[in-house]
Amino acid sequence: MLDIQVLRSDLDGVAARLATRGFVLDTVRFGELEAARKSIQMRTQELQSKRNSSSKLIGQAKSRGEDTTTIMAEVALVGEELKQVEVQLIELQSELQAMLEGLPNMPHDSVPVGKSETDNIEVRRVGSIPQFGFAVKDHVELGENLGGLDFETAAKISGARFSVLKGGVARLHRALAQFMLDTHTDQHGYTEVYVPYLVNADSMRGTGQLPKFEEDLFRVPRQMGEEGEQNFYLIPTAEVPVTNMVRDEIVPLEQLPLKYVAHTPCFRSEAGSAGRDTRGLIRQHQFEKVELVQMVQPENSYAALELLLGHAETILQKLGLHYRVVRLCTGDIGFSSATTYDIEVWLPAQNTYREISSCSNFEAFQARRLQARFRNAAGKPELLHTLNGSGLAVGRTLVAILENNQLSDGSIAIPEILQPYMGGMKVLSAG
RNA sequence: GGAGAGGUGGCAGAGUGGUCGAAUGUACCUGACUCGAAAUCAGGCGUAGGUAUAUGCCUACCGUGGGUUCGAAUCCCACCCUCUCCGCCA
Repeated sequence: MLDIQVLRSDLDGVAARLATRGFVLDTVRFGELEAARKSIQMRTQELQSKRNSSSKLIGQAKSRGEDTTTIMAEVALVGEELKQVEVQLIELQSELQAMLEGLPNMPHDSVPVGKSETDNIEVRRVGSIPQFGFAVKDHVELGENLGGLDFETAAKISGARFSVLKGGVARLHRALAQFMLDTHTDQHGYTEVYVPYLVNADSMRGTGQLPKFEEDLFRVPRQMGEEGEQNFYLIPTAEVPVTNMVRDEIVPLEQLPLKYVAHTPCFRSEAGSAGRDTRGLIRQHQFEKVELVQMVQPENSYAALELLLGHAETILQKLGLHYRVVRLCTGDIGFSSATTYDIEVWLPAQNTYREISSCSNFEAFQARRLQARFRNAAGKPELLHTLNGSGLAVGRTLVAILENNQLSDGSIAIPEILQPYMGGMKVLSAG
């Protein structure tokens, strides 16, 4: 959520910034709502003030045993108008709030201006494209030949976009997650957290998935009380529960930065992506991810983003995978993000780079919704900056290992760093 | 699932219809005393919003939502959460 104070003081400036990401801010509508809000709010507070002082007088008069009929008649009139005006104020404020919640974050000045992913800027390539002396197979063929990947059974159990992993492939998947967690906790200073996979609507609102992107989520209806219904939502990323840990908190300065890592399943409805990436593990309703989340002081957030990006890159480097880092342009960054780097891993069977991590600085956008603050050096509460990044998407890392480490006979060379997690296994082969 | 207790400021903890944004203690900040510290004394110390010459004035907030009332932390209703005991359970 953007700061309404900034909209009030520099509406055109905000509109111009949002325009770079293809968002049209209705400045006229906002101006009207604000003007109405201002006059109604002032009137409301004036009436409340009158009611409060009159009620006080009634109390005093009654305690002296005096007659209060005149003043009570007066305050009754105030009460009537107040009731009407309060209703109007609530309507106006919820309309303003809805408008505000619908506004995406403002891109940082450094973000390249562009319309779509074709305008993204490649920052660097690390490693080199592996060469094969044979025709490469894709991860589906490799996994199935190894007896470790079964989409048909998954379709029977659940449906499309699910998978069953077996044997060595399942273990490799687990090994990857363990390796990532260990690296981030032991070498990068993150605290491991285990968090709920079902969260409430407030949490989804806090990180920006609601109200705009409900169709991307799996909703779990839940009966509350007599007829009340309240939803749980399956998390689409650990960002949601982990970032919400600081919701409505004021963190002492000396505890910053907060650095958390969580390994969770992620659930996405993939509404609107029908027909895309239907083959293989690339786009699933359920997948595993190791997520890095940081809460930092505003002045440190861009330095923290570079570090966090480096933490994610470390995983790829240790696994010996070739990748590139891409700076997303204004037209391609996510709703809540001020700046995003994507890390794309090389997939030889597709002869292209595919996203395996996305690292973003949200500045105070999430923190404002969350009321996530810290006590600054002056002792005053101030909004935190929140950041997160995949470190990494486990399923896609598995895909990358299978494809990049395949041998001519269809077996898979296990990266040295993973071998301890695989009971010393060096090559994964069928049977 | 059954029975009970409770949710108030950073923490503890009063407050059951009127001057209560809230006693008191504690923590913290400032000052006095002191060579310095401790102790003691005095003062200060919540969050958000509105207005704007304002160190000013006003509004809201006592788990959440609704209701009663001129007036609600206090009364009524619903819900959420926490704790204790019993039962069941991975």
